[in-house]
Parts: sequence; C-alpha cells; structure tokens
Amino acid sequence: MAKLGKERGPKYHQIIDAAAEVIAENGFHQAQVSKIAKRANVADGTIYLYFKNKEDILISLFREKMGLYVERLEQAMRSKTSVEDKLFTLIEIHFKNLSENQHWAVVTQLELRQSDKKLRAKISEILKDLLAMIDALIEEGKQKKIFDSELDKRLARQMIFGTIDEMVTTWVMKDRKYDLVSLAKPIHKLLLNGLKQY
Amino acid sequence: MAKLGKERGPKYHQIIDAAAEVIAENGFHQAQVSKIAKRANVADGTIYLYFKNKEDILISLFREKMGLYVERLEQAMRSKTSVEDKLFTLIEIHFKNLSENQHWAVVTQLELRQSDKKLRAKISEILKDLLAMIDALIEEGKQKKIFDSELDKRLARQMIFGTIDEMVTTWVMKDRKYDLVSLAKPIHKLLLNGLKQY
Amino acid sequence: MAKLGKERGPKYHQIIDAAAEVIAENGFHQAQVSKIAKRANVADGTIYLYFKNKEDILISLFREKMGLYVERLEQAMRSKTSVEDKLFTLIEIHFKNLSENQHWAVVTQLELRQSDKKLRAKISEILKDLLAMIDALIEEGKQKKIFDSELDKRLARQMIFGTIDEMVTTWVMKDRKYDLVSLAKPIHKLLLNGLKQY
Amino acid sequence: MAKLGKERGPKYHQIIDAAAEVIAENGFHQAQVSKIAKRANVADGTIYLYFKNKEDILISLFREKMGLYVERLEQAMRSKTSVEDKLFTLIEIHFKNLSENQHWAVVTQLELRQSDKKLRAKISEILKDLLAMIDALIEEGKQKKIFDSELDKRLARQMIFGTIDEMVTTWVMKDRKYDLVSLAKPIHKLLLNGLKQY
DNA sequence: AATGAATGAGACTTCATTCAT
DNA sequence: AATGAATGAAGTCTCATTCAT
Repeated sequence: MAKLGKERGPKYHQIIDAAAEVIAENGFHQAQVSKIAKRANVADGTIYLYFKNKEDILISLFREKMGLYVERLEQAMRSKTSVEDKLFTLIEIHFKNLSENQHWAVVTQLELRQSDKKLRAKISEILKDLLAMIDALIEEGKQKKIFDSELDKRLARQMIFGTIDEMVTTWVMKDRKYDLVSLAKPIHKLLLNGLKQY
Repeated sequence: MAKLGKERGPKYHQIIDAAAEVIAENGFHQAQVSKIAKRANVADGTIYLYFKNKEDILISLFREKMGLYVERLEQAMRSKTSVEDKLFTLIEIHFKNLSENQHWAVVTQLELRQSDKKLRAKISEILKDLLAMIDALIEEGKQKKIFDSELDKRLARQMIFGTIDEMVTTWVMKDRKYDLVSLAKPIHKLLLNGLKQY
Repeated sequence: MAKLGKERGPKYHQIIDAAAEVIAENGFHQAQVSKIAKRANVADGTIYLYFKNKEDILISLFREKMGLYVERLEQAMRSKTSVEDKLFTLIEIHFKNLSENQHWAVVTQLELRQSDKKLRAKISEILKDLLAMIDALIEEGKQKKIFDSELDKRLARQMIFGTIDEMVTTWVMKDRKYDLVSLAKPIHKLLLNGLKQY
Repeated sequence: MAKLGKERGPKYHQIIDAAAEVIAENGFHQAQVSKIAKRANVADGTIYLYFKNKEDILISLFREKMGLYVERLEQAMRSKTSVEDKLFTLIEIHFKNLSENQHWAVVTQLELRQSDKKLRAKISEILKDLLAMIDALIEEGKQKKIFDSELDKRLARQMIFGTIDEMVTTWVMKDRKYDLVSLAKPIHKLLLNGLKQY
C-alpha cells in the first residue's frame, strides 16, 4: 500500500479535485468512486493508494479546501485591528472564497450535508477552526467593550455563523444568480448592530 | 394506483407517522420502506397505494408536520400586536415545537438534510410558508418604523432564519442536553438589536 | 425480510441444490452467488430472502445433506447387533452415500475444504454427529470386550475416520474411476484387525 | 523473466520462507503477494523475477519443505531394519517434524488445503514421494510375510496415511495443546495390528 | 383494498500482475 | 537485477418497486 495520503504525489490532488468536480456536477450520491477515478485520469484502484476509502476522499477534500480557506482568512484578518473590521473581513473572505469557487460552494452547502452522521461528525470537527476564530473575535469584542459584556458567546457565534451560512445556502439554491460578496457590507452592519452595546 | 394524497384513509397517517418514527430512530439512510411498512402495520405494497414512491412519503411527512407547525405559529402570533412580541413568539414557538418533538427535531435538522437535491428542493418549497411569515413580520416592522426603512428584507430574513436554525441544529447535535426554549429570550434580544434602528 | 430459512418454501431447496451443483461443477471459489441464483432459477436477491449470506448457503447445504446421511446411517445401524456389523455398516453406508451422490462427494472431499477457517469450524461442528457415532461404536466394542480395554478412543476414532475419509478423497481425486463400495469389505477387515484384541 | 527456479539467488529462499511465515501467521487467504514481499524485504515486482506467479511460490514452498522432510525421513529409516521399526520411524519422524515446526503444521493441515483444485493437484504430486515410501514399506512387509500377502497395497497406504494425517489435523485444530509425538507409539501399535497377519 | 414474495440494478474495494525507471 | 506505483477486473449484498393472488 502507498503513502495513504502522507507524502502526497500529484495524483493526490488530482483525485481531490476530481472528487469536488464530480460531486458538484452529479450530486453526492451520484459521485461514484469510478466516476471520480475516470475524471482524475487514474484507475479505480489507484484511488485506494491515496485514500483509505471513499469517505476518506471526502474528508480529505473538505480538510484541504477548508485549510486553505482558514489560512486565507487568518492572513486577511491579521492586517485588521478593529473588531468591526475583523468581522467584516471574516464575512467578506467567506463570501469571496465561495464566489470564486462556486463548484465548491455547491458541495459545502448542499451536497456534503447529504453525508451520513459519521461523515458529518468529521466535517464538524474540521469546521471547528472556523468557529474558534469567530469565538476569538467575540471575546475580543467583549474585552474591548464593543460588545455587551453579558453577551453569550455561544449565541453570538450561532447568530454569526447561522446567518452567513444561511446566506450562502440561499445564494447557492438561487443558482448563484446574484452577487454574494456585495452582501457582505449590509449583513456586517446587521450583525454588528445585534452584537454592539448601546 | 396510488390515490396521490386525495382520499386519505386512516392508513395514510399511519404510514406518515411510522415514517417519522423510523427516521428518528434509525436515521434517514436506515429508513427503508419495509421498515416503515412494518412499523405502520401494513404490507410493503400497501405503501404504494397511498404514496407514489418513497420520496412522496417523506415530502408528505414534512408537509403535514410543517402545516401543523405553521398553523400553531399563526394562531400564537395573532394574539400579539407589537412586532417585538411577534418576533419573540415566532422564536419561542419554533423552539417549543421542536423541544416537545425532539424526535422530529432530529429528523428536520439532521436526517432530512441527507436527502438528495430533488427532495430538498421540495422541502424548501414547503418551508416557504414559514419564510413568508418572517417576511411579513419584517415588512410590518419597517412600516411601523421599528426597523430601518433601508433594511433589506431578504437579508433580515436570512439572519433570523439562519440564526434560529443554527441554534436548533447545535442543540440537536449536542444531544439536546440543555434547554432550548430559554434561549428564546436572549436570541430575541440579539436579533432585535440587529434589526432595530437607532 | 423473509423467513431466513425457517419456514422453508420450495425455493429453499432449489437454492441449496443449485449450490451443490454449481460448487461441484465450478469449484468452491467459482461458485458465485449469481451463478447459484441462475441455476436455481431465482433472482440474486431472492437468495437473501432465504439465507443470511453466502456462507449461510454453504453451511445450510452441508447441514441438510449431512443430516440426511446421519439419519440414514442411524437407521441402517439400528438393525445391526454386533459391533463388527455396525462398523461395516458405517463404512458401507458412507461409501454408498457418496457413490450415489458423486457431485456431493466432490463438494465434501475437495471443494468445501477450500473454505476459510470460520466456515470450516462450522462444518466441523456439523461433523460431530458422525464422530459421536464412531465414538459410541468404539465404546460398545470396548464394553463387549471385542476391542482392547486399553484402546484410546480418540486414536481409534481418528484411525477409522482418517482412513475412510482418505479413501473417499483418493477415489474422488482419481475421478471416481473405480468402485468405492466394494472397498468397504477389505477396509473393514483392516480396521477391525487394528482395533481387536488378540 | 523469472528464472523459474533455476539459478536461485539468496532472495529465492528469502521469499519462500517469508511465504511460509505469512501464511502461518495470517492464513492462506490473507497471504497477499505484497505481504510476502514486505516480509522478505524485497519489492513486490522482485517476486516475479523468481516465481512465475503466486501459485508458483506456494508450490515451491511445499516442494522445498517436503523435500527436506522426505530426506530426513529416508535417512532415519535407513538405519532401521525391521518393517515394524521402519513404520514406527515413519510415524515418529512425521510427528516430530510437525511438532518442531508448528507454524508449518498449520500451513499444511489447514491453510494449504484452502487452495484451489489446480494447486492442490500439484501439492498431491509432491506428496507422492512420501506415499511411495509408504508403499515400499508395505511391499517389504508383505515380502517378509509380516503383512498378509493378500493385503491391498492401496488400502493399506490409505489407512496409514489417512490415520496419521487425521491425527495431525486434529492436533492442529485442537491448537496443538497436547503432545503429538507421544501418540506415535500407540498409533503404531494400532496400525500394525491392522496390517499384520495372524 | 391489501398483501408480501420476488426482482435485479448498482457500487465499493481488493490484490495479482505489469512495466517504466 | 530491482523497484513499487499503477492497473482494472470481479463479486456480494441491499432495497425500492412490482404484481399475482
């Protein structure tokens, strides 16, 4: 058996990318291993030199893409100082990222949610990095007295995440017919309004 | 041939209810037609006298349950006059409804989302009644000058729906270990904060 | 799911018999479920209404055939009184049984031994009835002072069973070109010689 | 192309031995070529420089080990003069050989029998040396008037071989919990009893 | 109206073997 | 001589749906 995802040859990413495309085009339940293999220009068996099983492809896919996203997000937020700007950046980068990878947007908002309990638990695990960033942001806002000191961190996080996630889902379900990124500004204002103390 | 939901014998609801139970207990992917039939005390073939196919059972299930919920919601909101109270009622009834039907909460927040694109599109269709109520509420708030006249109705709706949906999902994923209804008050405050004009 | 082998419809035996034929003709590892189904004139899926899995077909096959054989053996031996006659009957019936079911002989002596450890353990379990009969015979011989009182029951059983089993295997491997039943007499003499006390 | 067993480099025996170990430890069906290669510290492809295919490894394995055994047997029997002693030596060396190589005993009595018809035919071929020795022994016994002149050589051989083979198999299946070699004496007596003339 | 036995398409994964380096 | 990444064929079992009774 090969490296199982360790030393990643070029085929590793070939397969990951093929999986993202095939899922976006055919849907989660129609993304057969053989279809992914064909799209990646490798034999079916080759998949199993790089991934333990089909689920492993999907988790790796999510981890890779999410990793890139979180990295991009961290980098962008580092240059911001105010809590307000950081929240705006978080929203904007999130929307930009998905606008620039619309296939991927379909995969995260619709297809991957069709996975079973076990797979979704692993996806949740990967999402934690993002949620932790939101939590840190809320904490900072509370310390800087921008947000109410009584603000429940969990509720605030659910409002932020729930809102932007729902916005992306709606956008995807409307076939991405309008510009998502331009909604960053108004939704930022709305969310900030909710969190701020007066 | 199936009656296609017209003349609904008693078996119709027997099957619907069995489906809800079986999905809640076994998960979406383990809810086979034969399992539903057995739970409903009918033969497998009988299912097809009342429903076109498996998907039809699930859609009908969602429609029936959602209908009851929207009805309850409308009734509760009718007695409220202020926009603030109406929003609170919407959140509270939503949380109460799911707290009192925890099996059903699992079905809507986790299991039914594992369905395929086609089925989810139909589920979205049914959700529209709820979303329309939120829209009406926002409209009323704008007219009464409680919400900003510039407020984007779609964004506001996504914030409200996204937030409460995410809250229920988190609650379900945390195995419903805490009281959801008591979160209605603080989240109502947070959302109202966001929507109000100052 | 159907009765899983309980209330056995006609298809149950159709499948069992098809399995015996297919194994004898194609070998154990070439006896695919689909081949058995085709031979039994049922759909692949029907197999699983009567058997838990492929292994279950094979075990049931062995149990059914072995049950018939042991029954026949018990009946034949019941009419014999002397230990010598009983031993002869045991050998003769064993040889006759396999001579009359040459397909089955191939299955037991060659094909079924290719099964894996788990399946073979279950087959051994079924064989115990036969071995118990041999044990009872040896015990009786010792009590009647025909066999040496010092005779180790386990060794004697292994000599009897090992010898006749090896004879059948040789006969099968030589393509059953000679008459097996006529060897019952001389081998009976040989075995008796070995077991008797002088 | 493979050397087909001609010029045997050191890797030849490395691979043979690795195969024996892997089969004993993992069972026949879990003895993949890649596992054997890893155990032998060679690349998968290297195997095919020394052996035509997987079957060829197994046949060679059996031939090599059996060759050593027959050699040892011949040497031990050479020092014996009486037929009785020779038979005893045959049994004792057989039992000793397998007691001293318990892994190998598992391989011959259980694992290798899971091979397919073709492979087992070749294994039988190799066994012929041993059977020929038994035949020679019977012949000698008949000439020396120790065994009955009417004794059927084939039957006698099947009794001897079947008995000791069954004894080893039982011992292996009982996890080799008792001493096999000490059974040589009583079983020798039993077999001799059977073969002798009175 | 009701039954439930029967159907059969469809997919993940393993592993012996090859061949470019 | 040696490597080991790549190949791709092949098989068991599930389950939505049908249809004869």
